[in-house]
Amino acid sequence: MQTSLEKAVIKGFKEIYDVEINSVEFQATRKDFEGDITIVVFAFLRYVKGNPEAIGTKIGAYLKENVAEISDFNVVKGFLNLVISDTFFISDFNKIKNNASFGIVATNPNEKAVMVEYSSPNTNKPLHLGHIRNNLLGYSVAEIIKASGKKVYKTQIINDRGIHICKSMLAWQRFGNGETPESSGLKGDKLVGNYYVAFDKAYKEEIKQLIAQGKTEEEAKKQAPILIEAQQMLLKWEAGDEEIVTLWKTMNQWVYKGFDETYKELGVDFDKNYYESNTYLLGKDIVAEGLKKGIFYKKEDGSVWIDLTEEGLDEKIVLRSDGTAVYMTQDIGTAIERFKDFDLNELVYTVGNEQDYHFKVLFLILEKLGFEWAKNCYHLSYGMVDLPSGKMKSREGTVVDADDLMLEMTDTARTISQELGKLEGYSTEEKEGLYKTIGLGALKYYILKVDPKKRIMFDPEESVDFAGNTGPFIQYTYARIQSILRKADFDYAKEISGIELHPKERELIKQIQLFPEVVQNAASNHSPALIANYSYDLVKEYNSFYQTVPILGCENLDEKIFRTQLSNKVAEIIKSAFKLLGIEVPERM
RNA sequence: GGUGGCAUAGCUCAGCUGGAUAGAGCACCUGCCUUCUAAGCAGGCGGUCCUAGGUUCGAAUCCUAGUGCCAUCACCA
Repeated sequence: MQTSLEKAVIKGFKEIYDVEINSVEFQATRKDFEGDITIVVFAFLRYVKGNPEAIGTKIGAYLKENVAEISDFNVVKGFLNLVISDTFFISDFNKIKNNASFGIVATNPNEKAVMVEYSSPNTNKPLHLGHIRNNLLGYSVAEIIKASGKKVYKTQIINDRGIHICKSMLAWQRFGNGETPESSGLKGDKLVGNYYVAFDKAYKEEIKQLIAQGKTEEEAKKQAPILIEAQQMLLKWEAGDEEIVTLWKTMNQWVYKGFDETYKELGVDFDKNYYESNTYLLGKDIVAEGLKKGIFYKKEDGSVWIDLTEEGLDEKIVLRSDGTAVYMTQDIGTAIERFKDFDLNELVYTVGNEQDYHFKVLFLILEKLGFEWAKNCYHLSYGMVDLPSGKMKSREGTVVDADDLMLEMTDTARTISQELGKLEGYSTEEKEGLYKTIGLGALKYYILKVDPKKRIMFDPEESVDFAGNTGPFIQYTYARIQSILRKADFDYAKEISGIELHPKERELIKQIQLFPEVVQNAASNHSPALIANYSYDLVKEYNSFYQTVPILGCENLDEKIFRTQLSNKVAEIIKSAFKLLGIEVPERM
């Protein structure tokens, strides 16, 4: 529509003023003015001198005369508002009416894929609210990119090695008395997490004692026997000590099983898992190569560095003096490994904004190493989830546990639903499924609707809303439409034309038309918030339509069919959009 | 101190590449269920878009400086 209009405007300027215009600025007409699409006349003042209103009027008249879709126009200040004819709206709607995957682009198998990394937990801590934001964002961005037409691989790298893992292992050996998830009835990740906390408690106790014996705090922190033992355990692990490795494997399996349950509840999944125990040695050979090329340099003590001061950054270590890898080394190696494993063109890292600097450096190093794809690496950086009491700290117990939170949301949904009592005829099982759909819908929408880079304030005391701009509000509209469709006892497949549109119908069609663009936009901006906000606008528009005009009660059959079709399309879009957010949609509620 | 991010209604947030009188939700106040689900709709109240300059026909949006909050600047990950 816009492109054909643009051509007409260019042609009009040529005919009326004999000037070449190379682009036309369009925008949707504001609601308080008459019209559907607006041309900004100010922009033409560069080419044609004169009063913007006069120019607008001339061009408007030309368009009304020469473009079939334009039925009328008006000029306010420097804005030319064009009214598009009902016929055009109806025929455009008819084009998209039967396209079940409207707005969703099929994956192009010939194009290179995008890998999205998210979640990437530690195996010594259960997942909390911060992980929920990470998971929802990563999953949703992956789905959105997929919907924009690209092949996507979802992945996570599990931090399953290192001193922190040895801490929980050691604590379990000391205090565990052979406790297992089976014997305790605890989820595996929770059980292991408890021992990580137990370690910290014992460690702090030892530090206190050492200080009492006259050591400085710094000495005490280094000399605490339990810490030294954990360090020895790490060395044994690295040497492949059978007993340690067996324990490590056992405890990790407990954790993975626990994580899998949480992921399943959250509705996220992965195409491939990477484990740090397999990747922590990667990258060293690359560093050696880079050293030869002069990209890195060696200090006297043998450590290897890169100098990024010219880029406005600091010097950064890439290899320790003892020759072992640091976080950066590993990330360099892992990135390269991934491009080897898959036919990728793009790599998205879903990691909190506290690591902005790390990723800036990582991408820069990869670029300096000569990897073409380095410029296609993207850090999907997001703000922290804060509690009213401040930051969540697992060691201080001020975390909102992921499993608990999901249960609470389901409980709230159950309470509200039971009060409303609209679920006659549903089995207990169906009801429970529905409560989960609604509760999780509220939680996911609440988190995804805000711009990823902004921090979220989460108050566990004030439960997440179920009314207003929320997931359940949108789910409710979907359910209401389904109710209409169930009651529609006539065939509404017929293509309608020649009816006069109600203003609410015009607005609704305009909103529907935006969906494909929104999906593309969300993909290129890596922002599920755009999808969430669009869904909300669409639903607001629909609810207003729903309350203003009768649908099934419409007397004219053609109009009744058309309104049913519109409703159906809105429901389809809600479903598609919510699928991109990882939110399910109920038939009733 | 250096670097990066954020700052919009009492609270939580929208505001696309600069455009018309800055928008929603919550909260507070009014109306609307004998018609398709009231988790809804219609309306009211509420703004120094952090501050000061600049660019422009036009700035919440772009530039500069400042203020505040957060993150980061480890041979931790």
